[in-house]
Amino acid sequence: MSEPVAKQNLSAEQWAEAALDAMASSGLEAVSVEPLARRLGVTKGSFYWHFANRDALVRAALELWERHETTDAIALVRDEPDPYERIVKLFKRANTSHRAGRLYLALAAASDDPAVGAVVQRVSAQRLAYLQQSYQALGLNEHDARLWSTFAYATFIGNQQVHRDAPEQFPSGTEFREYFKLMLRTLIPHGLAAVAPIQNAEHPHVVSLHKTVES
Amino acid sequence: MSEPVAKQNLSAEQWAEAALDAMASSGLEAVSVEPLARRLGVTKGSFYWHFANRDALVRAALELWERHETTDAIALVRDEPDPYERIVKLFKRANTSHRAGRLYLALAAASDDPAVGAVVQRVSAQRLAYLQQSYQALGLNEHDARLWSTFAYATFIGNQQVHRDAPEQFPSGTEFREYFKLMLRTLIPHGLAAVAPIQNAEHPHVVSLHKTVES
DNA sequence: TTCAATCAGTACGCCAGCGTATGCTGCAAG
DNA sequence: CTTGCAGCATACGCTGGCGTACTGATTGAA
Repeated sequence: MSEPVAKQNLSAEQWAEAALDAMASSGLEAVSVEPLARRLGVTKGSFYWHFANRDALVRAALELWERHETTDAIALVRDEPDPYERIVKLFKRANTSHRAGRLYLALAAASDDPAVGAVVQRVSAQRLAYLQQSYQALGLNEHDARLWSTFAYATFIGNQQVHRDAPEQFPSGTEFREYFKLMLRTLIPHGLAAVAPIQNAEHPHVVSLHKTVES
Repeated sequence: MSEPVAKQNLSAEQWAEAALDAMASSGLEAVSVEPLARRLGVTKGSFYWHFANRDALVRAALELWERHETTDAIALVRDEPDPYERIVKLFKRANTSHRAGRLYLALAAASDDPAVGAVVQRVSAQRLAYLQQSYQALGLNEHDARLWSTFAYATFIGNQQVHRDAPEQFPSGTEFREYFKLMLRTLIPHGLAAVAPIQNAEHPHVVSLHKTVES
């Protein structure tokens, strides 16, 4: 993001972080050794000291990303016993963290690459699983929770996409806050159980609000 | 899509279509002259007869894509006077046409390129505008229609993304049909709209609101 | 038949990015 | 101070894709 800051003695992780930066702003293809070295103010000689080849760098970056994503999610989770608030927090983060969003989109776009695809799939699956779990904690049965969580997750991702691809059209400022509220009250079937915070995903007295669908 | 079919006398449009195929399956970077020529069973000599350079091919492909997207949308529109059914049809198409979805995602991923970005933005804006218009026809005021249409569009896009990035997790078969219905009845505030125009987009079923964000 | 336009093939130079080999420098242990 | 090694620089060869110049081949009209 900045100029060739002539840092001394880079570490492998710094290379990986730089690779993630490059991805976030210009996609996986932008993770190329010589340009990256230039941006870091060194030459290839340094790179091939820390990594066997470009692929190794990509792998390291992916690993870093996956770790970040999972630990970040966990960190966001730990302190929040109320499932409703948990989901709200996840929404918030998804619609706030700009770099994380672009990173996800960049990696997802490159998921033809089997290495990338595998990581993207794991991260997606983990997010979805956690969302579903939160919806169940809200009082939905497993099936409905799966539908709603997929719905909500798709909307997360879609917002990032629209925000990037049509920034002019995407709500901002006050309107965004309204938009956000609309999504919240639409995507979280409240009025359900959330009154008393539930610690375990056991379904209490649950009335099926949006009744399970059937043809 | 198939093997080097040794066709005779390709046209520029065939090159452009092939370019779109390449994009859909492997991104913009895959639109490279020599590989494309191989896939088409010819050599570069042919290509540079039809196009000045690679950029011209990309531009032609983009033009083709934009035309397809707009005419397709219009074609889908013209015969359907009922706004509800119009939106349903758009939903259906968004969740059905696999190639179109991948194409959009590929182009969106490459929207750093200013030429690509401009087209993506125009197409997105047009889709959003049409969706908003349909929501207004449902009886929502302009503002609410804008919020709901953005919401719905983001969900469209997000579905494509999730379907591509986590195909295992995405509903399919019967479950998909349920999922689809859930989205429809959640994202289209019918019931309230069709008869009497409504100015406030309150969800009719929803009773109480958790106090949402600190806003 | 001729010939000109249209389309494709061949051969070449160029460049960016990858990877390798090897040389240079500073710093810390002996 | 010298030795060793971590960290980076330099120089080189290789490949793939771009673009150019030129040479065929086919076809339809004069």
